[in-house]
Amino acid sequence: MQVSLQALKAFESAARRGSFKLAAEELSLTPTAISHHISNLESRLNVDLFYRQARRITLTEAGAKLAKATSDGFRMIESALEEMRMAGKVVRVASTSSLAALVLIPAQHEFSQNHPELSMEITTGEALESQSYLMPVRLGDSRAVAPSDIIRAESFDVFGAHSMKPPVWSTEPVTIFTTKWKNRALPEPPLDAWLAANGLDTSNIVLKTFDQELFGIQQAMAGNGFVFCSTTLTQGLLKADLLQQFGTQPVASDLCYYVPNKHSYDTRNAHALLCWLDNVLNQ
Amino acid sequence: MQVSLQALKAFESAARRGSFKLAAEELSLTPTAISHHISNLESRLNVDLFYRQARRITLTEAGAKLAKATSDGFRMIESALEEMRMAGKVVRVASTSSLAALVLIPAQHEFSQNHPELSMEITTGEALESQSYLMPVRLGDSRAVAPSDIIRAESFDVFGAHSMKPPVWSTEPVTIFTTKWKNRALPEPPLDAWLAANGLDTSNIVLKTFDQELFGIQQAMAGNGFVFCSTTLTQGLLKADLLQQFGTQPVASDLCYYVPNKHSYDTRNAHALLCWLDNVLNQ
DNA sequence: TGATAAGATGAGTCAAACTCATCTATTTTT
DNA sequence: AAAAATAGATGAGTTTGACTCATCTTATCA
Repeated sequence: MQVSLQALKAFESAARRGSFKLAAEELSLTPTAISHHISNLESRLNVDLFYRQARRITLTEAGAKLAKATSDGFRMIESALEEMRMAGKVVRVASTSSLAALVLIPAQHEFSQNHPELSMEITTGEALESQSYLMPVRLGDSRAVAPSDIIRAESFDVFGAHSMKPPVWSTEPVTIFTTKWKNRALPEPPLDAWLAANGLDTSNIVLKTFDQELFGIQQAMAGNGFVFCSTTLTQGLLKADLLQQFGTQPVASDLCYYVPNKHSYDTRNAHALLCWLDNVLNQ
Repeated sequence: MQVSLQALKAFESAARRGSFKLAAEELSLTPTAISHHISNLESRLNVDLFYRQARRITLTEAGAKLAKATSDGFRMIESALEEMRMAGKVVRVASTSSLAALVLIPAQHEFSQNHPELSMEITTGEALESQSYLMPVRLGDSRAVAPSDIIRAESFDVFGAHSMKPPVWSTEPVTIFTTKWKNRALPEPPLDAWLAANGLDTSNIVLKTFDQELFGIQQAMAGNGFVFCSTTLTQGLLKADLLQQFGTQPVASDLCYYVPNKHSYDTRNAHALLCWLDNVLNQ
């Protein structure tokens, strides 16, 4: 290249700030360096870029043209760089509130310890999935999802607070919280299959539903009944002795957690994130 | 700047060419330098830009994004630089065909000798005046033009070929070529004033008109008559003894040559061009 | 009129950028 | 199947151009 890019950067800054001194401050250089760069530029291009009016400078017509182009060009490059730097130092994962609150957030610090240079953001709700460098973890129908995208197939069981006595299914009414997804395309929690597998029926059972598993789990933890929910969400609570199981038989479901187009996340950080997710969801 | 612009240039080229080797050739470097630059970039941004597949490389998703931005950005800057380089090494002047043919073109070599680093283009006709770095020299009405824009006020006289005998105004008919501008806004050549100043009238004079002074002058040089035209156009021909005057009295006119917004041409080269024009038109 | 401030200029310094030598992994040739 | 060729990675050594310092010029301000 016949003119140096650093000289152009110096020029761009000087043109924008209207002063060699300010440009020097911006670029952490001396005004002398800016002056050298610009006279170098001017002699190589054989064009005056600034009028020198002793204590101040003004762009010539040619200078103004070049300033526009360099400003636009460098801004374009700089903003892409900024995006790269972001991509290099933050990883972002979006999921359902239940998974976030019960599984991801409690495990967040572990990720930070293994990857101190990265900061992790966990978001729930109406996340714009088109955002760059955001990995969505969704709940879906394992029969409809590409098998390679699946992180964890769900099974379901009944859980209760640590203080609860095991339910007596035959005599008194048992309150069970379960979930009815707002999204009707999702398979329902396999309550019937679970009852069959455990030799039970719906008599003596009072069903209450929420649209998120989190709420039923919270009710169960508060001792207000039992919850029929996914084993993924409860594994941490079981380990922390906040919930218990009662020797019942868990049943598989068609539900699964998956990352759409999992294979397409090809960056270093996305890989670390996927490893962590796999770790966290599969015990 | 935390990442060097040269590294970005190396990356841009490698991304575009799809090979470190080709990028190295393009930038007159060794493939090693490209490799260093790119791994430097990758470690600073903490993002992989290429997949390394042993003997070839492919852009990662992040790499592709950066490549687009750097390509666009550098292209933008590069094209402005190209324009600057042009502005630095060619000067362009547009004028009427008469002035170009009789005055500017004959003096062109003198400019080249004084400014060997510049190449001069002289264009006539329907030049797009909005083109960059083109200086138009126009014929106008000195009463309607900003005085500071005027290069030369026109005066008129009668000229004939060197071989011609002086016209005998009283006896035989004298053929005089003169000009009727296509542009009716221009003042007419001051023939009546000239006749009055020289004590003549139109009897015994056969007037023939063209729409450009050049043609009348060519007729006169061919010995087909005399020409009533501007002294600016003929000064070179007089000096070369291709035309002669006959002791008549020249008369001033309202016509002038001028450069619109002369003061706005502020580049080094435009200044050299204006000096030359002034020199050439004013003897 | 002296003080300050912004930039120009020239010489010297230092680190970033480049090359060279060597190595690895893959593809092509014989 | 071995040998040659090719593309890139890696580390150490070298060079050059980008930067600073000292000094000078010119204009503005008190």
